[in-house]
Amino acid sequence: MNIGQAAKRSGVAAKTIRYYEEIGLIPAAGRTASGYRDYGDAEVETLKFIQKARSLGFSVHDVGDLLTLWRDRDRASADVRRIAQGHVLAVEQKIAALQAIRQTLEGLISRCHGDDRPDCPILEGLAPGCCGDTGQGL
Amino acid sequence: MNIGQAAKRSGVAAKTIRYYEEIGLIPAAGRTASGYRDYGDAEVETLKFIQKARSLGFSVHDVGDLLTLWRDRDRASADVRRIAQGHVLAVEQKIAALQAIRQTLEGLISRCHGDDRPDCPILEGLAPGCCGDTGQGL
DNA sequence: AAGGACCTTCCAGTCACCGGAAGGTCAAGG
DNA sequence: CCTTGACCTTCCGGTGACTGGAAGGTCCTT
Repeated sequence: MNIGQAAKRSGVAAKTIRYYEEIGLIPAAGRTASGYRDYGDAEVETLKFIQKARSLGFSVHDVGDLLTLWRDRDRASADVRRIAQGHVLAVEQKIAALQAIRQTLEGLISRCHGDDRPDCPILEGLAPGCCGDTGQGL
Repeated sequence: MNIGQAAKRSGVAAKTIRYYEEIGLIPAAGRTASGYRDYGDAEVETLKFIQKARSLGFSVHDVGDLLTLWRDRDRASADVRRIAQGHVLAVEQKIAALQAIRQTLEGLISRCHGDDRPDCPILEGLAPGCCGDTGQGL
């Protein structure tokens, strides 16, 4: 099947498949006589694997590691677990950072009347040296 | 003061200050006779404002809008509020997406014994067509 | 034969910077 | 006066993970 079919079946865009090949995440596909890339079911399964891992936020680098482990029938599950747990930790840190941001923003927004008047606690909260700002940030 | 001093006082790296000037987020700084950029307290305050807004996750584009509003003594606070609320929405969506990812990952990890044995529910969860996978994803 | 939907490669752009090279400037110390 | 080292300047390239588009070749149908 050609790249468009593989893209449709795997859920990975054709452009992205070429990109993955270029960076070596997947091996170079076979070619037809006319130079078109040619894919089989196994390649599509690999692409689906990649797609799922990426949708869980694994970096392309991590996906490369996971793919290697996936192909290795003798891998230790501990290796996979380590990658996944490292990723969970990173995800949790991102969540915490975003929650802190949300809290700060909502505090500022709740104090802003949001009408035609120019005074705005949001800008005042962002502005240093304003409204008794101690320079310690928000 | 030169760019290094402005960087230290504002918390924005010198490289980043030049970048902000290049993309037009801040006006081009004055220059000394020898060509060094020259900053005053007002510029440092602007940089601090930018630094705080960026630390709250506003895009550089949004910071530009906020700066315009900040400089406009007649702005309506509603304009600021709209930008901030749009950003909160985006932040909340990111948090939700990350939480879903975390949940999925933790489900997979909890089923993985994580030892020397090769069978691993994490990889099986990522692999399509495996273990009764319906192709419906995780 | 013609059209449209594919495919190919290559280049550029995204976002928000960071690193480094090559070269000019400044202030202090010998 | 000269050197040293810490600054500053510009410019170029790289990051991650793609995405868009141009120019040109191929395939299939009518």
